[in-house]
Amino acid sequence: MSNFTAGLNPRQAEAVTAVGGPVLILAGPGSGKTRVITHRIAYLVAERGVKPWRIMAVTFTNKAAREMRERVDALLGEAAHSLTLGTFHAICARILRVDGGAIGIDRNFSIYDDADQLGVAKRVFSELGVDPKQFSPRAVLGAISRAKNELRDADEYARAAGSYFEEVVARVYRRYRDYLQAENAVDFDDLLIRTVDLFTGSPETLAKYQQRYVHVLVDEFQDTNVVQYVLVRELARGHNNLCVVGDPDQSIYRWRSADIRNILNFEQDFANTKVVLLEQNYRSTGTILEAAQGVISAADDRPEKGLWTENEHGLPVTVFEAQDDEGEAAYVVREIMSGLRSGQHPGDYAVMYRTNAQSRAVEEALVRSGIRYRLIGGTRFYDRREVKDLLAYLRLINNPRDSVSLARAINTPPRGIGPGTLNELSVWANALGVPMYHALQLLLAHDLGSGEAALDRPPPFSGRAVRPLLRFITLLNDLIELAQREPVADLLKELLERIDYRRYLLDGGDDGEDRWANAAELVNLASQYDAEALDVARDLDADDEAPKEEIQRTALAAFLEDVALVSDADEVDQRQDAVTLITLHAAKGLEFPIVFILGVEENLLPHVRSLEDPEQMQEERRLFYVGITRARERLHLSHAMRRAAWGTAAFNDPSRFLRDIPPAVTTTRSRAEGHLVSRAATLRRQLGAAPNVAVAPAAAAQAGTNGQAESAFQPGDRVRHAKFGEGIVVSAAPRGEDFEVTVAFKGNFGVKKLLQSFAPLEKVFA
DNA sequence: ATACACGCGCTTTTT
DNA sequence: GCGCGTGTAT
Repeated sequence: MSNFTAGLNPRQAEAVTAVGGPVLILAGPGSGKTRVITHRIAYLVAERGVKPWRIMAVTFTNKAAREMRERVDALLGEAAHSLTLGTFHAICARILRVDGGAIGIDRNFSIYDDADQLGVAKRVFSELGVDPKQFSPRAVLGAISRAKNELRDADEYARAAGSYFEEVVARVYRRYRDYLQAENAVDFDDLLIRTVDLFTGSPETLAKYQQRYVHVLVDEFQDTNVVQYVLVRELARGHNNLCVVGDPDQSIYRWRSADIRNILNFEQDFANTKVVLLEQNYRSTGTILEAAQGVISAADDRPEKGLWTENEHGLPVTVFEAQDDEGEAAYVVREIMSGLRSGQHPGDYAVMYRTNAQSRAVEEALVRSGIRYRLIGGTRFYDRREVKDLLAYLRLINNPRDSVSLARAINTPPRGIGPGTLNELSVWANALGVPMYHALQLLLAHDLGSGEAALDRPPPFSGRAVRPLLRFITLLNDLIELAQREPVADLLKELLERIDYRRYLLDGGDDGEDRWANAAELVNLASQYDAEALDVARDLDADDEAPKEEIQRTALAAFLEDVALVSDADEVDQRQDAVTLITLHAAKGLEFPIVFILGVEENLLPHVRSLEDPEQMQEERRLFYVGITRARERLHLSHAMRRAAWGTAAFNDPSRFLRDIPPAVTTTRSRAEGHLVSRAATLRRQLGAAPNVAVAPAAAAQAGTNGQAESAFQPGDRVRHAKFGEGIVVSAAPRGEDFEVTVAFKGNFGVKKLLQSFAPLEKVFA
């Protein structure tokens, strides 16, 4: 018996000790998956004598990687340090830093995020004369990304292009690829694809990694895409010890090119696979599991797989019907308040939803009630303008060919280099066939601003704003020089000084102070990346025989890489005692004692965009399943009759998925809003936010009846408006001398237009 | 060159 | 309500 199987159930123990050949662990939610992986690693190292640096463990988020690292540390101590553990993207980035040279990627490459990609795409659009209104750059980038994730390169795509759209995509794809290559940059997809390219183009490199990694483990295998599958397959070819863990029922990233077949066909793809099923759930009450089972077993095309628990039955799942999204939010807050009074903590609660936009109503209600909360998603720290400004400088220092960063930094703060000058510079650099940074160096070296070109000289620069350009390149050169010897934080401080960034922010508006605080926070974050800290890491590894090249990251590159690869899910800190607001997607892998799932409605969950495609519909179902199975003790589901959604009031029916939950495990609640007057007041206050809600003057309200104002309209009545068609009465109440009726119309009507062309409402008795 | 006002289309999910 | 591109005034 092993030290690392103590306390595990027989199936878990089997999963830990099944060594030699491919292993597929099908792990239901709450079945102790992370425990199994970490124990397996510990078992391999401590009892099978595998060197930690010969093990690669891949996760989907940095947070999962961190957690795993902590738990392996707890089992093995510092021996675990040389384990290769990270996300696909982080591991690939590391491989490319070390070996990317073989396919023309310098080790200081930039990682372009969505916004950077969009910048390049727009540049390409304008150069190719593609109208961004005809084809949205985002859609084109989406097509490129999908192609990449199917391992189709630009040339292959061009050959196969069948429609005009695809032809446009092909042209953009090519030039986009060339730009990234010239700028020594990769996008998120490239991190994986270029690694595949590297393995294909340099068999020796592949062989090196194949020999090195005796064991490869992959978590959340159901969410891998084709590229990730190929990577894993190739890496594991060396020793054939591939262990994948996942759950087809929790596959929710199809839209990001994840292919559920990777896990479904694993047994066929890898001969002699050992399959272990983990079906005992340690997380949720029996009731919650029954609800989950009801939802997931209604899915078709699903290998029958059970889930059972010895946990107690627990309280029923509640289903709440709210009047509108505000009522839903108010309900959540009421429930949390009463829970807090009876001893729960804010950190026990999570509020989950399908779309980020849904968080707003809950957030407002929580703010009013003074309950601590934490919003996952939305605007990330690293997406803030001031942070991006500074990162642009750092990226430029790290990789001067990074033209996206150059374009941002060159006129931040404004130094008289507008779009015109930038364009002239770009044209000039193109004519010379050099990166813009290089062109600036030439400008500085030859002072080519005026005078005619000598024979051996480049053509003169035609732009007029030469002085500011020279000032900028001088600044940049100084900073690059500084970066050789100063820690990142000091470099940043010097940068802030040199560009007088504080002044710039403070002059920029009322939020200047906040922005400056963010800049300071960035310096703070950077200070964790000084050379000393990296040296410590180096020493820790020094006593092992682990290859040293792993650690050859400069502090600046390390900082930039980590910054580029953090995700929203990484922010979830469950130690913080606050209510968590999170999308269903981001909630994967987490658990909470009490979970609310909002908007369990048609058009939202399942989402409108998935109604036509049965495959997508299945995915929506699985998403709901993932949400349900996050709950340990209590699960609250809710849906609203009416929901404000950008300009259109939506009237959604309860989700079809609710019908799949056994009625025996639910209790249904609803709350008729008792105080119509205050409701009307609230709605009136919100007119700006919900422009399709019109407040009918008393005269109009009364027009529908014979002076019996009070009984004229009731909430829920259907009404007709001469101009705007049918609507629904949201509230109706006496208001002083008047009678106020609030009506919501379908469609996108500005409130001003509505009120201007007011016509009497007529009650519809159909 | 820059600052600001206006209109338009929009976001489902994210490494 | 939002960010973005466009147009206008300084």
